Amino acid sequence: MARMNPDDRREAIIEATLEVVRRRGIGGTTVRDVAAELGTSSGLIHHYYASMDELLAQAFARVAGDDLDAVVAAVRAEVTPLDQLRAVLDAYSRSEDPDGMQVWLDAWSEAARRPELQQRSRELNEQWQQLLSTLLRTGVESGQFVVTDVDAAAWRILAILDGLLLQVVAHADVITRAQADQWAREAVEREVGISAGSLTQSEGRMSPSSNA
Amino acid sequence: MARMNPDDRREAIIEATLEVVRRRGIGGTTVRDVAAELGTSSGLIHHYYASMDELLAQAFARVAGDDLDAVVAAVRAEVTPLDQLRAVLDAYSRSEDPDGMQVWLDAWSEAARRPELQQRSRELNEQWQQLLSTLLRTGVESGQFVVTDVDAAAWRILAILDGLLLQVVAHADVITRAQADQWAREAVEREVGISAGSLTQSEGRMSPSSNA
DNA sequence: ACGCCTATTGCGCATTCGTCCAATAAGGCT
DNA sequence: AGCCTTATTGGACGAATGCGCAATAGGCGT
Repeated sequence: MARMNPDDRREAIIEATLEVVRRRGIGGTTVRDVAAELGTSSGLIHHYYASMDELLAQAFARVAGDDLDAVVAAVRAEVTPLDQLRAVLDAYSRSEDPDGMQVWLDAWSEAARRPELQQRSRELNEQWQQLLSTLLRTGVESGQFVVTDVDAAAWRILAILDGLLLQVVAHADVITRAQADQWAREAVEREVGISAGSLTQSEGRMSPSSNA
Repeated sequence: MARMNPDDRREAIIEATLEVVRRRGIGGTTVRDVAAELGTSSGLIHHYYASMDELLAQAFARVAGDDLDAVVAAVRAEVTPLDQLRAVLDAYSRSEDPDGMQVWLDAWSEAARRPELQQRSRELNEQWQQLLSTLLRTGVESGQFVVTDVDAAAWRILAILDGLLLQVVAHADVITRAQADQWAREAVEREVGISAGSLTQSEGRMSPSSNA
């Protein structure tokens, strides 16, 4: 393999790792698989990542961090809390392919056995929690939302979204994604005390990138 | 180890497997671990279960079925829909040790790659869904619950409970179990249109006038 | 009491894993 | 050109895995 800039190499390794993880799952990913996917040797992987645990944690942090960044950007692009909340749900519902969501399930499952993964997962969860909490708080302060306990509401919304993701990934053909998405929206509407349908997708307002 | 009736031995192996799975997770369970837990040899395990996959699948089917049976029994023991709903939440919140819940996460994660697990997981999910749906329907018919879409409500409740389970298992020290449990109860109360506190687990049926 | 069936043992085999390391090659610098 | 840093290789190593198998022992029918 051609010599490469260290930063680019690290990046390439992460991408190759994610490709394998999507196919085999976190628990089924080996160093040799990643090396083969990249077309290099296994030793090179360890030259850049001290342990397999660290590599998997960084790969997960990468894909999860991208998701979070996308949502943060989508929220920042809106002004009213209602539009921001809708942006969060839109981003969540159209977030990548089903294989990408499988990574989350794997991460939660493997967190108990991989310390670094658990640490990353926890950090990201807290950031989601904070994003939603501040969003709800501004909505309450401006009088658009009616929420008695902001933290509790933020947590419940996260639980609903995680539950949606779980059902769609694990039991794909029992529940359609669109249906789950709609039901999640109704739950959130009730949670923040706005009228039904307020959060329905793209109501007179189209998101800039419509393709997936 | 003393010679044992084949049926009893198979049962003992399943129980030992579950004990190990609760501690190490599905992916981290080995034949030797099960044998050690049982106090026998690894060869014995293979004498009764042809492969490790078969053993794990049967063990999961067993524990998941037990959980469901326990909830069904708890529901049957109550008469009013409100008490039944409370029974479901009680059973869910006190279902075994936190380590036992790790099994569900593992199962969901591996479902995508192991057809037997996915099939079993799907069946159980549908049974939970049906249990909740009929429970809610009778509550609506008797006028105690106010629910516009029973199926949607049942699904949302399941999503909340799964989300609760997920957070507690994956991020144990970020959120306390009691707190998550309380928040889930509040969500369910809102979902079925009953006053706050109605589902608080307490032996004495308090009048639904207490606040949070 | 004897013999047969099989539950049970304990080790070995082949494989695969993460990790490590000495050797090699590539490319920038003087 | 020569050198020197380091990206890259490819295999070795030890541990751990699922599984197979020959040997052992416990107990029931006769």
